[in-house]
Amino acid sequence: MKRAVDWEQNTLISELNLGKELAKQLQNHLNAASSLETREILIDEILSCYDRSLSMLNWDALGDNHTPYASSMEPQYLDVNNSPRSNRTCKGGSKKRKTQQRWTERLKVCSESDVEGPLEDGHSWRKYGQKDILGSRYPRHIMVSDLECYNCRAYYRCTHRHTQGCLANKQVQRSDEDPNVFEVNYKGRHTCLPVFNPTTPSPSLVNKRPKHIKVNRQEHLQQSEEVSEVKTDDLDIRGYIFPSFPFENKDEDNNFFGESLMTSNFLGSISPSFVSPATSDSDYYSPPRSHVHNFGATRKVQTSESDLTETISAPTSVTNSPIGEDLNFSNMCFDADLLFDDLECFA
DNA sequence: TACATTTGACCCAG
DNA sequence: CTGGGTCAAATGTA
Repeated sequence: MKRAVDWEQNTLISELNLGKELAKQLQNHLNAASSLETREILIDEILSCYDRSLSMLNWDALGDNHTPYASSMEPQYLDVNNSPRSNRTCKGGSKKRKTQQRWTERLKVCSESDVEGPLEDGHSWRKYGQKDILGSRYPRHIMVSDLECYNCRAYYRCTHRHTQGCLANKQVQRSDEDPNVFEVNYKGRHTCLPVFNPTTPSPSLVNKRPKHIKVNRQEHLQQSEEVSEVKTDDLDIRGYIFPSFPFENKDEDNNFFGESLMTSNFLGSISPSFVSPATSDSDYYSPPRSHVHNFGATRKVQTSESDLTETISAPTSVTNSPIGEDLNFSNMCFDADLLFDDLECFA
């Protein structure tokens, strides 16, 4: 526990340091012939830093002994003297589950072939479990169309859970009302950095547009057990995390989301703070570990509906901003037009 | 060999 | 007691 507290303290310090660093940058840009946009971006970032820091403090003020990320940061079941199972109660148990940010996406699959491939969302997921859904209208091993579509719930967690402490989880299951609809339940935002480079996307992601899939996005954010639905229709898609199908057939040629979408999603998933102001060879700046975690922490301390809304739209506001050359974002090959082409199918 | 997936078992909340 | 969520050993894959 102490480790978690120390870690949180370090996180807070790092966040404040980041804000300080950004303020310095802003100071430099006040004198230089930099664009107004650049300054605005820096200001936004600074404000975000303070918001995140305050959020962390607020979390503490709530009196929850468990930081939202503490459980994952402690390598699971650290105490080798105790039974791992018996150790579980005091860790990521239900308390944390209740406080973790959750939202649901519904993906409509139009044809049988639609499910023949993973919907990449820019993050790598690792499946860690699968359960049959009891009382389901489409139980396991029942044929739906020509596909064997079990109605089971698949559990995924971020591949970088252990390496980067990323707490993102998702569950995917076929909708009971419509077998062509997949419900993807997300828990927690990604705090990890995707490993691929958007300018040279992974081969599996190239030229793979969502040609025949229609995605109905009905997102529901949940905090605790409250059903605090938030209208997110107007939100920029860049803040979302696209789900991937768990249901078999990992044919790489059937990747529905195109490069631009991946790029956009990636941009929405990381803090711009992570992008070096002086990138040259690489488009990305590998942040200190603390920065990675900092960012993640901010996504899990929302306490109100408005906060949740902000959580989703926050990356939007950042990535929507015209990126000044001073920050060297221009080589990130972000094509807004392409993006919205891709998004037409979500309408 | 490293990493991902499968799957039965386990734990906990309701 | 039951179902949901997770673990972890076994297995598969590149």
